[in-house]
Amino acid sequence: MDQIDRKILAALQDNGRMKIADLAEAVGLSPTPCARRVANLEDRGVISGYSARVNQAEVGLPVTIFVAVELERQSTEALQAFEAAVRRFDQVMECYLMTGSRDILLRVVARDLTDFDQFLEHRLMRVPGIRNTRSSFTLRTMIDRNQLPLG
Amino acid sequence: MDQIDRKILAALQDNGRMKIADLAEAVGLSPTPCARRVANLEDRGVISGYSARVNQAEVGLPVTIFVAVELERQSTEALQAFEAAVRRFDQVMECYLMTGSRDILLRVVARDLTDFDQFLEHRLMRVPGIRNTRSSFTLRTMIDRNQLPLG
DNA sequence: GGAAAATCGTGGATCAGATCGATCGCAAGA
DNA sequence: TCTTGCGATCGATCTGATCCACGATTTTCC
Repeated sequence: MDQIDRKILAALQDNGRMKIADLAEAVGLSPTPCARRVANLEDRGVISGYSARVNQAEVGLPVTIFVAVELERQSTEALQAFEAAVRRFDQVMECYLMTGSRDILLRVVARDLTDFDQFLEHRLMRVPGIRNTRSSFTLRTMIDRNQLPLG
Repeated sequence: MDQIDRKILAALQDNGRMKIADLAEAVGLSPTPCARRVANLEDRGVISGYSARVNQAEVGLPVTIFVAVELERQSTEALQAFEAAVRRFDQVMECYLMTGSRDILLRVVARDLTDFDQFLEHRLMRVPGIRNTRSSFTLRTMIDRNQLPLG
């Protein structure tokens, strides 16, 4: 994992469909070793895949809500059960286990507030073992970077 | 934006490098109109680009922290100034303007807690106009989906 | 109901890019 | 000095993208 690998990752985060020839030129290699490095990064799992970046608003999901969930119990089993339940909710884009009171933080997307309310009432709140939840609504996404800092 | 477009988006979110022929088969079209639809989605900005998914831990950034920032003033100018400042910090992956007390929420990545402390002290806290900050540390990423729900 | 527009399917041709193997050069380390 | 690893270059081959033309089907709208 040297400087050239980092350049490759930066370039492919920006444009995951870049041609090998262009990528090679961008990082200062010839195409053959450049392709070898990309294949290596994929095999080692540094690159776990490629995705189209889809505009949330354009597909009718303009609303983002963060939900902090506190569980009644913090055992491994309770966490696993909660994770399995939440994994079935496709509105939940991210789920983090937090330090401190062992909260859980969810990032949820929705069509509108009514849609989110449906999610909360009929899906999330029906998961057993939740002590309480606190929802924080976003007004606007100011920054959404897709480039990890690789300096 | 019909059901086929949604299938295309779902498939390309999962694998942004899928061949047109395979994509066409997956969504039940022949390659020619399938390519046409993809080009349309790109032109309309529904697909804003393609990215390699890079494993955060594998590039030495295993730590994710959410930072809630409260500004002293909530004017448009103050927000713009804050946004411009934060945009220069490449550790900040996401930045949301929140409802309520007009907080701001940041998702920050770091090599370790020392690295995060450096960021906090030497970068974020030097931005003028911050009343206070509250950092929440993640222990583990339970779910990180890259598929918007398109049903 | 009917005409117009949009969309799809197929086939063929062309072109760009990926891939692979072989060979060579260079530099670091044993 | 010899080995090893990495990159550069070249040529051959294969795959996939793109574009065209044509006919058929579906949808939309009057």
